[in-house]
Amino acid sequence: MASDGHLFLQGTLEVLILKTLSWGPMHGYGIANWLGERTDGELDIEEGSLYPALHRMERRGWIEAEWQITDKNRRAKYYQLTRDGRKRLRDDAKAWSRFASAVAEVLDESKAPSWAT
Amino acid sequence: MASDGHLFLQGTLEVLILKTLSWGPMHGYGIANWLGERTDGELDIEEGSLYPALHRMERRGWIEAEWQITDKNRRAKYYQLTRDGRKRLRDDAKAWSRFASAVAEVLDESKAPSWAT
DNA sequence: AACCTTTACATAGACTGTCAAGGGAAGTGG
DNA sequence: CCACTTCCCTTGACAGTCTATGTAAAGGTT
Repeated sequence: MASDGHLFLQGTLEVLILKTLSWGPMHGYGIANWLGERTDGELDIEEGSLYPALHRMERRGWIEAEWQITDKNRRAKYYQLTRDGRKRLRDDAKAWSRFASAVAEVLDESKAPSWAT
Repeated sequence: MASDGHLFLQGTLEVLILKTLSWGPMHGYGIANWLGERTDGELDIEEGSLYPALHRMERRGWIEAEWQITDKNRRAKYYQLTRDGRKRLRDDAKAWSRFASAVAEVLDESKAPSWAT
């Protein structure tokens, strides 16, 4: 899980989804699993966060959906990036990168009062 | 500013404040400025986010306040970390670090489909 | 049948950030 | 002395995203 009571995910979930979909169409359940595995369980996306996120991203035209049958023979809504979605992914990934650098700049352990270590 | 409509800050603001205060007591205005300068303007904390954050952190016992006079001869509420605040800082900094690594693992550019670059 | 897995959705609620507005006190330039 | 700017704090309305929790249904397995 993403740890205790932290809302770090806030604002980041969408980029993560976009990136996941950049590898090809996938359904919600698959996206969550992929993210979880990829990050060794550190990123545990709740269904209640995931599906609403997918819905609003579709509404905004970043992804499109299509019902299909999975290899496990179940109905699933496959999402894929649109042109806008790809652009969005590029922009957001850069924005995240800048933001993360800034935070790292502040939190950098090497620049800590001794007691804080 | 932290860029367009991103809520990346969500959940991160408190660690940033804690870390800033780890250098010594400081007032709100000073905290915001310090963060802004330290990150070349990338982190622009709104007063409407900052002060409420300080208030709730005080309510939770992570920081304590004391009115004093600044070197510019103005009244200001100086905040400093409590024992709980220091612990919180350590824990949250670690949590952030893990989270950021996980996100980086996913967004890593070197692992991108060619069109996404 | 009973049960687990896969897949999707919805509602309620809490939390936290933005926006916008306001106020007061100390300098500074005229 | 007045106007203006800088410093510093506060709060309320509002919006957005996440969590918690529960529902649903179909396929596979035993």
